[in-house]
Amino acid sequence: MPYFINVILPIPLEKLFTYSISDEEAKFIIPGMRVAVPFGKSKIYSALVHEVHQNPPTVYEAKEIDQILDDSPVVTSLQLKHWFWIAEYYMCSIGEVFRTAVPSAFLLESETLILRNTNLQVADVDLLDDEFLVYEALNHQSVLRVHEISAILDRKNVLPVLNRLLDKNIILLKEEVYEQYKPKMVRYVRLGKAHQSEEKLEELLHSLSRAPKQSQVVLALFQFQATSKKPMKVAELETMSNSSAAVIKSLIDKNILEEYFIQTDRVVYSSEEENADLKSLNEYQEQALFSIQENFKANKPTLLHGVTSSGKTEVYVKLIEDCIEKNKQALYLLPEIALTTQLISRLQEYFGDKVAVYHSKYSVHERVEVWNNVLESNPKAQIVIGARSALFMPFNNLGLIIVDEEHESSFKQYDPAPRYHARDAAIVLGNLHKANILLGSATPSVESFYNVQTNKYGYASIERRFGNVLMPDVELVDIKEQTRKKRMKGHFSERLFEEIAETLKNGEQVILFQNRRGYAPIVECTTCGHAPQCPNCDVSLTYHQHKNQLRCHYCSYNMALPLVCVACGSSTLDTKGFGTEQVEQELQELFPDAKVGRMDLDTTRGKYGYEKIITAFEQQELDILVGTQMLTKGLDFRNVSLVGIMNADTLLNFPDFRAHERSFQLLTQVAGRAGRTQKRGKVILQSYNPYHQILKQVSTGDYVGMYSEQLYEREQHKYPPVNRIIKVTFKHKDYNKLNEAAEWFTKGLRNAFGIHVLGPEYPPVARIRNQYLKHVLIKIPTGQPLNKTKNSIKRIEKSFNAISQYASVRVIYNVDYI
DNA sequence: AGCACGCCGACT
DNA sequence: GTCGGCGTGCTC
Repeated sequence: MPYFINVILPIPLEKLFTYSISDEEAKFIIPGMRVAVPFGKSKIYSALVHEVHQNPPTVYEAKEIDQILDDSPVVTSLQLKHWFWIAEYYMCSIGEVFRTAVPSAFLLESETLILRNTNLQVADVDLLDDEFLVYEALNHQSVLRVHEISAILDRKNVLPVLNRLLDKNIILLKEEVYEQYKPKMVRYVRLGKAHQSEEKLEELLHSLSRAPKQSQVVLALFQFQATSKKPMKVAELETMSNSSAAVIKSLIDKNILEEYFIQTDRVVYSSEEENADLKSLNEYQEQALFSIQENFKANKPTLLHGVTSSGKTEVYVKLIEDCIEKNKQALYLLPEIALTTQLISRLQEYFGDKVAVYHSKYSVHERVEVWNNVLESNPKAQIVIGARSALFMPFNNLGLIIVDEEHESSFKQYDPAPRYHARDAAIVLGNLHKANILLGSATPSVESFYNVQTNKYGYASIERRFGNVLMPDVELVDIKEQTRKKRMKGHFSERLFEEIAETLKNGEQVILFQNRRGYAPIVECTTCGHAPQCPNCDVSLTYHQHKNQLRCHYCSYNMALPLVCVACGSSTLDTKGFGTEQVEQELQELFPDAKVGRMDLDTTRGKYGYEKIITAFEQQELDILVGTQMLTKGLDFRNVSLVGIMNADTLLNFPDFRAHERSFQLLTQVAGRAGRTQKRGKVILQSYNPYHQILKQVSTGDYVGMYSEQLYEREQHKYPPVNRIIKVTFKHKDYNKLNEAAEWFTKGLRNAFGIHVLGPEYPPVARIRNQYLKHVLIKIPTGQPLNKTKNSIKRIEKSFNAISQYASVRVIYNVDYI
C-alpha cells in the first residue's frame, strides 16, 4: 500500500494538499516536519506535514514530494491545534496562519536557473537577436537567473524567449531550492599539531625570524593558549596580535595554524549583572499577587488593573519566577512598540540568559534560533518576551502567559490574514496548555473589564503608585477661549508655555504629545481652496517640512512641495492642522536654549532608531521630547515632571465606536509618564472642548466611570462587548463594480441576519493604492452560535464568487474588528 | 498567492 | 502583423 501525506502550504487556500511518499519516507515522516513539494508548474514550496496516511486521492494523481527538510518536527501538535483554531475563528486559511507563524527562514524559496546546454554546438545564425543576447551572456557566465535575463534584454516578460531557446535545445532550466537559514559559523584557529610543544615553538619562531608579523601572531596565540583553554577566534587573534587577516592566512597556508569552525548562537546577551535581587513587593503589590494566585488556583484568566507606575512589572517577575521554578516555560507578550530595551534589560537583570526575545526587528536567523531553543525546551529560552507573533512559538510546557498593556489595539493584526487578536488567541493557547493567564493594564479594554464583571476573568488591582508617588495633577486648558483672546503662542497655550518654562528652569524634562506626524496634514491654497491629494489614495498629502515634501501616509507617495498652487498658480499656500514636526519647530522658536527631540515613525526607522532617541532622552541630552502615541508605552523616564497634550480633540472626534475608550486609554497612559519619582507630576491637557466627559474622566482617573458610560453606549448600539462584530471589506479598483458587488453581498447578508448588518459604507479613506474600499459590519448577538454565522457568511461568499463579474472583488473578513 | 493560458488594443 | 495588457481559473 502506498503512503501519502496531507500538507499545509503557506498560501491562502482552504484545502490541504496530498502528496505521495515512498515507504522509506513514510517511516521517517512525522506530522510537524517540513517537506519541499512541487506546486503548480514551476514552484517549490515548503509545506508542513499534517497527516501521514494510506488513502490515495480519487480524482487526481498525487505528486511526489521533492525532499524532507527536517530530521524531527519543528511544529508541535498542540501548536497545530491552536493554529487551526485561529484559522477557523478569524476566518482565514490554515496556510495563512502557517505563513505568519513560522520564521520566514522556514519557508524556502525556489528560483529558476538558466544553464547552457553544453552538449550542443549552434551556429549563431539560427538565433534571433534577443536569443543571441542570452546565448552570448551564457558563454560568459554559466548560470543566469530570470531577473538577470530581464536586465540583459531590458524587458519584463522573458518567458517567450526562454521557451524558444528551450525548444532549440540551447538552454536547460533548473529549479534551485535554498533554505534561508544557515547556522552561524565562527572561524577559530589553533597552533598546528606539529607546533604545540614549547621546543617546537622555539624552532618555529626561529624559522619565522624573517617574518616578524607572523612570529608576533604565533607568540600571541601561544601565550593565550598557555593561560586559557578557551578557543581563539580568528577575529580576536587579529586584534590581539595587532596583525591582519593576510598574515593569519599565510600562517594557515603554511600549516602552522589550523583553522576550524564552531556553530555559534547569533543571539547573545551581554548580562553584566545577573540575577539581581527582586525588589520586595510593597503591600499593594503583595495583595494583588495574592488575589492573582487565588484566581489561578481556580483556573481563571486574571486581569491585573494597576494604575500607571504602580509596579506591575515586579508582580509579573514574581509570577515568572514561580513559573520557572516549576520548570515550565513563560510567555510575556507586549505590544510591538513597547518592546524597548528598557523592559528587556530589566527582565534580563532578574533572569539572565533564560530570557529570549522574539519580534519583528530581529533578523530571520535570530528568529530561527529562538524558535529552536523553545522547541527543545532549552533553558536559554524558558522565558520568551515578544510581540504578538511570539504566540506561535513551539512551546511544549507552557506554565504562564502574561499579556501586558492588554488594552493595546496593536495586539490585533490588521493587515495580512490571520487578523487575530493576540490577547484572545493567548487565552486559547493558555487553555490548551493549562497555563495561567494574566492580562495587565492601567486602562483595561472595555472587553476585558466586562469579562471581569461577568465573572469570566478574575480580577486584581493596584491603586497606588509605587513608592506612594501621587498620581499626576491633570489641568484642562480651553484653547478655544485662549485663541479667542489671542493668548496662544503658536499651538501653545499660556499655561502650557509657563509650565514648560518652569520645568526647564528646574532642570526637569518635558514630554509633549501630538498624535500626528509630519508638519501639517493638509496644505491648502488660500486663493482657490485647492489642497494637493494623493494620486493613488483619497487623502490629502501631509506636509513634511524637514524634507520639504508632501507625503501620503497610506501609500508613501511623495512629491516636492510645489512653490505655487497647482490648480490656480497663486503662491498663497498655507497649512492646516499640525503634526509633531511643527510642534518641534515652534518649541525651538519659543525655547531656543532647550534641546528638543522628536519621536515618531519618521525618526525611529531602523533597528536602533528607537533606542537612540530613548537613550538620549534618558540621559538628559534632550530636555523636551515631542512624539506620537509611541511615547505612551512602557517607557519609564525618571526626570519627567511635565506632560503636555497638544490637542485632545483629534482623538475624541475619531469616527469609531471605540474612539472615546481609546482616547481615555491614550491620554491616561501619556499622563502617566509624568512624575514617576517623589515629586508630583503635572499634565496640561489642551482641548477645544475641555468639558468633554472623557477628558474629565481622564483628569480624575475615573476608569470605572468611563467603563460604565461606554458599556451603556455599547449596549444601546449593540457593539462589543455585548455583541460580536465581523467587519467585511470589499476591495476593487473599479468603483462601480465595487459598489454593485458590495450591494449584492450585503443583500445576501441581510437575508441571513436582518437588521444586524450595517452598510455597505465607504471608510473615511475610500481609496488606498488605487483600490476602492467599502465596509459592511455584521453584529452578532451573544447567544447566536458563531460557527453557524460564519458558515452562512461563507455560503454567501461562495455564491458571490460564482458570479464571474464579482469574482475579482476581494472580500476580507475581520472578526472582532478593532 | 503565483502563474499559466487566453483574448483584445498600440506599437516595432 | 506582433507585444503585452490583464481577466480567469487552477494548483495535490
